[in-house]
Amino acid sequence: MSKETNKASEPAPTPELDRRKTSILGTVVYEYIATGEPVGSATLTQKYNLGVSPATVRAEMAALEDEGYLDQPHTSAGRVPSDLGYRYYVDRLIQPEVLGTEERELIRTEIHRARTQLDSAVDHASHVLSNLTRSIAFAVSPRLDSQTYRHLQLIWVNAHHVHVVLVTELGTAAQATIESAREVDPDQLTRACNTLNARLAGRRLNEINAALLTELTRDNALPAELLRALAAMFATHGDLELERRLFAGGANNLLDQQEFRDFRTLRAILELLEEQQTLYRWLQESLQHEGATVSIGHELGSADMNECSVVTIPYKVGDRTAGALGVLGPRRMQYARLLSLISHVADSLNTLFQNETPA
Amino acid sequence: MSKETNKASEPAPTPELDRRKTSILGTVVYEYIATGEPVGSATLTQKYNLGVSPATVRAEMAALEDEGYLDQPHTSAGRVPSDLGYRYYVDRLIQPEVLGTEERELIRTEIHRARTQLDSAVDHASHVLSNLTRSIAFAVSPRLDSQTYRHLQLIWVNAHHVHVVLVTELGTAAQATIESAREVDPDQLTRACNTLNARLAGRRLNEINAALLTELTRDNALPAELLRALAAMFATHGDLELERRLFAGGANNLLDQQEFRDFRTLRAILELLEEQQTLYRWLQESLQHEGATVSIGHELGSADMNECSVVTIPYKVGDRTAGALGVLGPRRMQYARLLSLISHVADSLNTLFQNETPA
DNA sequence: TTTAGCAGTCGGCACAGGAGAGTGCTAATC
DNA sequence: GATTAGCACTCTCCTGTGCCGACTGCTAAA
Repeated sequence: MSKETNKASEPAPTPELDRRKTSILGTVVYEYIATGEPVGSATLTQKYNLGVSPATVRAEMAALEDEGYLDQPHTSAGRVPSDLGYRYYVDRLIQPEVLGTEERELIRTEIHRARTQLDSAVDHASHVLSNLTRSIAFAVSPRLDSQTYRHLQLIWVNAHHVHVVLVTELGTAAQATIESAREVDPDQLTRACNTLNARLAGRRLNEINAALLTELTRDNALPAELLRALAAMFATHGDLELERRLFAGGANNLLDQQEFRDFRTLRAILELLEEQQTLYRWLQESLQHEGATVSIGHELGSADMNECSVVTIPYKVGDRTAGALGVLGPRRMQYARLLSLISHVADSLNTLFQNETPA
Repeated sequence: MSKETNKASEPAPTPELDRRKTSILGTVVYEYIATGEPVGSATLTQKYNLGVSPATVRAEMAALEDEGYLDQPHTSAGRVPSDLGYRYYVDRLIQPEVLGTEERELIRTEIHRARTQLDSAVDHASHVLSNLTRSIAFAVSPRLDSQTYRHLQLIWVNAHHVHVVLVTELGTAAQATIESAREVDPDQLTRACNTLNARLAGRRLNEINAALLTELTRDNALPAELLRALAAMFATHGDLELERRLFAGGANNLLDQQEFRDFRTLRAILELLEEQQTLYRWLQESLQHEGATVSIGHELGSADMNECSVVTIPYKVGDRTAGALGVLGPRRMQYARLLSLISHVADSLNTLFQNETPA
């Protein structure tokens, strides 16, 4: 299972708390996640065998509040975890939840279903994730550069537009329509396409650049513009990959969560889903880390998102990181379960995309 | 401009009201759409020059309520239009709103932008519609059958999967991955594909059926299954066209409307968007009518949708109805403006898809 | 037929008071 | 010195009351 990365406070890891504080903090977080109600000292001692009296718990909770791990909605209410409290819980206290076999099976079959298109496997992954977590799930389609070229089809649409379909060893990987200011000759296009297929089969896509394409198609010169676009498709340069598809779904689950009964939050999330930019950025950031990344409340960087948390995880095609998926839910989410689920979904994708001939 | 069709009460058109009742009903609807507040007799006589006193207006409103055109939220409140009231307004009283030139221009340019893919034009249409109406817009991609074959590309993915890209005179029209239980030979596929392109160019897609495909590819026999799937792609049979893409967006506009501050309604709509089935059915029904179709409140057939209205309109490719688009908003929507907008968007699509060589 | 006037109805809001939950503090206890 | 019982205190939430304002329906006069 993947390790979760501390994202917001990279240089200053949370200091360690003594055993009893740890135990109380953990119990408060656990209980609050389960019930959604502020947790009082009495409840805590009754439901969990802590071996101390409510008065002691009160003192410790007051201390934990001073140190910033707990919040108090108002004077006469119980305690609620703060962002820091959740952070400590996620970084140190969480223990991976074991998934039921039926869940594991569901994930596997669902993801393996439509496997001739890489896109569609990721789409399915996002769907199954949103259903299992009853939250919003999102994912970005895989980058191509480390995959192996199998077949390219250049289809002449009209003098200024060429449709491209790329098939890699893993299946149909990308399609796009490229516009060219210079006119494209259909016959030259066909011949160039044949040459490319003859010469490029088996190559890694990231070895293929505009210069190579130009050289191979010298006899049937195509517009440089077209070749550049083609090369760009193969070797995704940095962050400019706006063409990659983003899947998001599960907005109907929003209203199950009491924290989303607030219209400000609700609107913020719906706008997020509509514009997609931010989701995309979160996934992009996730690519930097090995395992799952958890971002809690204010760490998301928007006041309207203070009641939310996001969990993201990268997935691989072959041996290389190719994309990522994520879940957006209430800050009061079941982190243990969610981390297990998302890790398993990512693992399933990895397995599917691992060997070069899945079908 | 298109005529709106009475959808729910086809056989029994609303009876005509006398001049004064008509005027009062119209004013109530107009005022309520503008303000969102129940309309009282005093407000009405003050803001609109009706030539009668509040008392008379009260009597008429009471009558209109008896006849079912108005509702009263509670005894001491003003009146609100009922579904029947809106229906009368839409069918008889509405006068088309003239769009500003900047709006017309926006629609035109936005739709003409990505025009090498039919899908993408419809997608853009849906987007521009949701932005201009600040509501949810949705649309289904065009059916193909009346278009002209230009080019077909069959791409061998693996022994059991073939990727198909179809280009018609209007541009890239469809792509799909077809699964075949019987093995497909790559060389035969290529030769069959060449034959088809040589023989089918210029034909109407609906003239092409499985029998014709089988005959043309007799020399390079392909699995019957594959040919059937191919034929199905061309000649969309009735309602079985689950492969056609549906676009929907604008959920973030939901919260602008006070009627969507209700969680029941909100959830119902979010679920609608997620499952897509119902949206699809509405569009399907819209194809039966010439112009715009307006469905008001209970006419949508779901209790959770009582506060909503839907406007749909078909669009054409060539001279034949090929798809439809729609807007989902509050029952208290600006029907006049909305009908103008959606009609203009549909007209723009029609123009774009009219001639056989747009690019 | 229309209108002015008036009594009646109802929702919404502000306000007060009581119940309940949970705290912090202090003094006694281990 | 750490822990605990007891208690006064604080604050939210709920409920009930009373008032204000908006609009109606009815009746009698124009």
